[in-house]
Amino acid sequence: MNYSQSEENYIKSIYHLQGDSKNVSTNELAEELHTRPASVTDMLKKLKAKKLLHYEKYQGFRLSTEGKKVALSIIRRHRLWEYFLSVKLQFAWDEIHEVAEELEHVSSKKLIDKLDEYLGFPKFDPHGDPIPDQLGKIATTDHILLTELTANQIAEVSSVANQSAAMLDMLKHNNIGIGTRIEVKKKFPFDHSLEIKIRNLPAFTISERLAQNIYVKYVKK
Amino acid sequence: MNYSQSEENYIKSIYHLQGDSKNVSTNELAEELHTRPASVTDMLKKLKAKKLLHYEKYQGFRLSTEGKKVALSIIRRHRLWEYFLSVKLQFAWDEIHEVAEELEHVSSKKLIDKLDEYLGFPKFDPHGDPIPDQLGKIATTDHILLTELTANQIAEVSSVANQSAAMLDMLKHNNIGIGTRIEVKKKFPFDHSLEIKIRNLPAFTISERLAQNIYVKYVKK
DNA sequence: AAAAATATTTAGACAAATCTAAAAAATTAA
DNA sequence: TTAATTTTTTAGATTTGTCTAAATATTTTT
Ligand SMILES: [Mn+2]
Ligand SMILES: [Mn+2]
Ligand SMILES: [Mn+2]
Ligand SMILES: [Mn+2]
Repeated sequence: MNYSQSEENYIKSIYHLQGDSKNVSTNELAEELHTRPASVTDMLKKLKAKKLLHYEKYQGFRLSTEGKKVALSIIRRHRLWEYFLSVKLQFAWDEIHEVAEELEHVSSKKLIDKLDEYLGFPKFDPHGDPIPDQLGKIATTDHILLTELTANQIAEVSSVANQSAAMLDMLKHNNIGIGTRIEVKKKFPFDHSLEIKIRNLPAFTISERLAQNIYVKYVKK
Repeated sequence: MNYSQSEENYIKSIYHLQGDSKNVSTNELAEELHTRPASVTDMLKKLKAKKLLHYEKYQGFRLSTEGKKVALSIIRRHRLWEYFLSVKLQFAWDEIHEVAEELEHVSSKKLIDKLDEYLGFPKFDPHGDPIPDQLGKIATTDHILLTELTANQIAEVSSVANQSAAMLDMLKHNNIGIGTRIEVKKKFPFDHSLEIKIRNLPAFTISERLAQNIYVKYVKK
């Protein structure tokens, strides 16, 4: 089966919103896609007719098994292209998402499988998110949120939860990227901000909000 | 300016059909795009409104200077992707066109210029067609049709005029590719077919029709 | 120079994807 | 448990790109 660009964007967004299979609401999805609830309802009917969605009106919705499969293949394309843009074409971290948003809709399966091979079957994209393989399998990670660390622990950034331009800009400004080693020096109970240290740079403070969007893995001191 | 996928396909087809600026007809373009004359008329009005086209009804049409610029940028994308698919992803000659037909509509200028650089600024695509540079300049070649050779002349295949699957399949079957050296052994006046010889293979005959679709360059004997 | 044939355009319809405004259902508050 | 609020759906338009059938213009033939 082949889906329109619009259908694909809906499927992908529902996948991200439903997480571990919670029901998604109409308003939530409308906001995510910068569209109107009425437009969402229209598309839900269409996706239900195509059996990609479990949906009864006023009851919320979530992807069917088939819908999840489709979502994973779109995400596979998106992340492989992001890897290509970053590693082969030397795009900056915060420029790749937008271009991948277009490339992900080119549907040739052979293209994607050949690209995967050419890139050496990468397991994670440049933001640290796992890349599904041909079968939709994704590598699992044992990452935790930066906010879960306690003072004096050291960890390595493994991915970011939020890939908005604002977020990526802020990370760049703070010299934080995938693989960066962070040591938590102090946690401030007042506003839950953290003082952290990176390499030989002077220690500095980041907000709870930012730390909540950074996943890390423990490393030995 | 940004154009829809459909608009881009029309612009590109008009560019190919008008060649050195002859007027294109509605039926001709409808056939090329596998659509109906009425649909063509509708799109012509739209492209004229956008000043991409010189068009007066019933009089035929051709691209404006701006239209040609747009056409060249689409062709640039198409051919760069074909080169990428062939050289980097090892796609076969006759599989690349279809995929490039989708990739060409991804419009990021930065993507294309970076891809161009990554590929080493190639001048010709895998079919031998010139790739326009950032400014729309295309390398000129001194190729002639295979049918223009006389008996005993030797030439090297530089491009093919027709890239249909049927054509590419036939070329492959006859061991003809870009760069292949061909010696014309005999020309038959009866049906204008040619007997040709390639490397150490036994000489064989090809139709006028096929020879009319192969461009060659002279080489010294 | 008519008549016939061909090419092109117009008229009207349709599917996909979106929107605004209004109605209906579900949830929350009084 | 009504009433108010919020969420979701329906109704009706709009835009883009396409189509068929019919009308009109142009070209070719007689
Ligand atoms: Mn992304
Ligand atoms: Mn997308
Ligand atoms: Mn091509
Ligand atoms: Mn195309």
